Amino acid sequence: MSIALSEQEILRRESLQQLRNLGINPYPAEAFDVTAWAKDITENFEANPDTYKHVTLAGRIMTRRIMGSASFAELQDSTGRIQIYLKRDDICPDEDKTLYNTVFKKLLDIGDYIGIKGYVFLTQTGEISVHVQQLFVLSKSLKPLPVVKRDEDGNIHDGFTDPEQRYRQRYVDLTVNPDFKQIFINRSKVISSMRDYFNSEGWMEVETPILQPVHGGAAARPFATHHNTLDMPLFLRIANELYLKRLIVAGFDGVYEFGKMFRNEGMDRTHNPEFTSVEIYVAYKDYIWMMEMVEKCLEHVTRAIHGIPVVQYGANEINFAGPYVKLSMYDSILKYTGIDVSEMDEAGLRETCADLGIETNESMGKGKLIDEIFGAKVEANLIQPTYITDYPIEMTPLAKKHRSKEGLVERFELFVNGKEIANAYSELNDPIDQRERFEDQLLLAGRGDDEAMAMDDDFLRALEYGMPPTSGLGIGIDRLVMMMTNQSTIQEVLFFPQMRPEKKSKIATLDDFVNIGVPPEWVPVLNKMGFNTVEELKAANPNKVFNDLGGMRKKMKLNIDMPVKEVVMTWFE
RNA sequence: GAUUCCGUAGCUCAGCUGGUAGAGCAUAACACUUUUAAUGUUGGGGUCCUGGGUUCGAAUCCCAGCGGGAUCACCA
Repeated sequence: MSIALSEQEILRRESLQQLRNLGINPYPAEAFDVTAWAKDITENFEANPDTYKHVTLAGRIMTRRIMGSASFAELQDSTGRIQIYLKRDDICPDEDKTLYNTVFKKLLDIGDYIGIKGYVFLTQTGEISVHVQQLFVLSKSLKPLPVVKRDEDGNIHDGFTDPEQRYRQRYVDLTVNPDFKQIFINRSKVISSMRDYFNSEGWMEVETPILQPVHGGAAARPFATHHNTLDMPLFLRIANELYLKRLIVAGFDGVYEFGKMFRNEGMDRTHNPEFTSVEIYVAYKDYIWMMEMVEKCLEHVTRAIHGIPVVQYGANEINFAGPYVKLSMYDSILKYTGIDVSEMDEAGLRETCADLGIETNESMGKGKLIDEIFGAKVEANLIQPTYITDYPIEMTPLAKKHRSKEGLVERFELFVNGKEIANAYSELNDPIDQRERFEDQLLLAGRGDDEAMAMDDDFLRALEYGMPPTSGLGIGIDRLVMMMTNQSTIQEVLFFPQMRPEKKSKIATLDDFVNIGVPPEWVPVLNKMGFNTVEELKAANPNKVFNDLGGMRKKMKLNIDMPVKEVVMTWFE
């Protein structure tokens, strides 16, 4: 990337100045009242032509086809594109044809925002178009947009496809690839339909701290920060579970929160350092009730987006209408490996892992070993929504002990397409049991498990005051959106996925060069020659720079005075 | 973190065993009053990601770095 402006950027800046010289403000302050939209016109004009005799639209110019004193262009607004037709003598009824000949044909470019007033008609080739009677400049675009062409069959030519540029410059991506907007519209629908469902059940949306003194509720490495006034460390939350349970202690029957969680871990196509989850806690319920709730909720969400409870994901058609298959953790391992691990001790599990070719290490306890077997042998088989229930107690320090099965907890995870989508418990509300579980976690931490959960004394104090029996659920929104929109990478469902910083070249200001004696009009020339800082210039050979200046002056046809050689030499002192 | 591929004009991409950097679109000029991937003619536009090395000569070969993609590992 060149530091200096490209030819096209320079031309657009010149056009901007010429608009101003003509008395046209390229960035007007006034509101522009739009009365019609591209999608509505293309869908409804032919049925109701009379309602489109006076329309006002606004948007970006995306293509232009100029033919003398008549032109076609495509205007893109938030709903889509529509062709507009401009005729010189219609937008310039008087002698002065500047608006058409100069403003439209010369000074406007692809990407500029314009407003138009006119009427809708059908061209000879049958395309619904707007015949422009008045044209307004709303905002001048100084950087050329990538031009993506589509032929009659909808094939895309010269697409803007580089993922790096698409993610870094999402504004460009969604402008020239508007199809991707639908993913984000659907993302919004996932959240709003879920919120509607929860609200209709009478549960309350709440907000809990993102800056937490103790990072609890999950096992993950946090982002650490510092509060200056309090002079104390704080962590960006890795989960909000323990705060939401405090609110159940406080006497709310149902609370939920949509929000960002932050985990200082690896990034890949299913992990972003910040991600969105929803957690919900409902008093006097258990995990069996929660399974039914999840089925209803996800069916509601899927219908809100697709109209039916079925969604196509890759090669699989996934049906979110309940009830879902339920398999206990042990039964699922039995089903897919033929091995019954339910009675095994740690040594037996370690041996089984070895037989199955699963690597283990000393820090792994019983629960972790079972999870390894499950992850390696079962997970990928769970395509249709499936509940895996009744996890070993060692893996789950915040869930209540199973009502009838020793060594297990009342927990389920929902798997879809081989991926975990939701996680739920009958929440542990026995404060003494909870304290022991935290202590077990500390032991695991002592064995080297750096993800073991930290003790949270205030949370324990809350439980000691008494929490009603409660069921809780967490859903990863990003992965659910991926599922609902048939995307295989998390970046595609995040507007602004985390990226490494762009390399930024150091650029000296104009003044820096002027201060060493360079005439201001020559600074852009030096930049063009590759000298972006004074240091770079001083490192060069003065004689060569002097000669090259002359060469550049000729090449760029610059009508500015050549500095004498003695002056140039002083730049290097 | 490992492996691998990629980085050339505003965008999409060519560029052979190393020898003066190319195309399409975009852009500029001219023509054109119903085009639609508009058309025709003519022109301009490049830090070949960065830095080293080999060589008479590097976009090309070698090394290192930066950025990105894919696969794997890690991951409640």
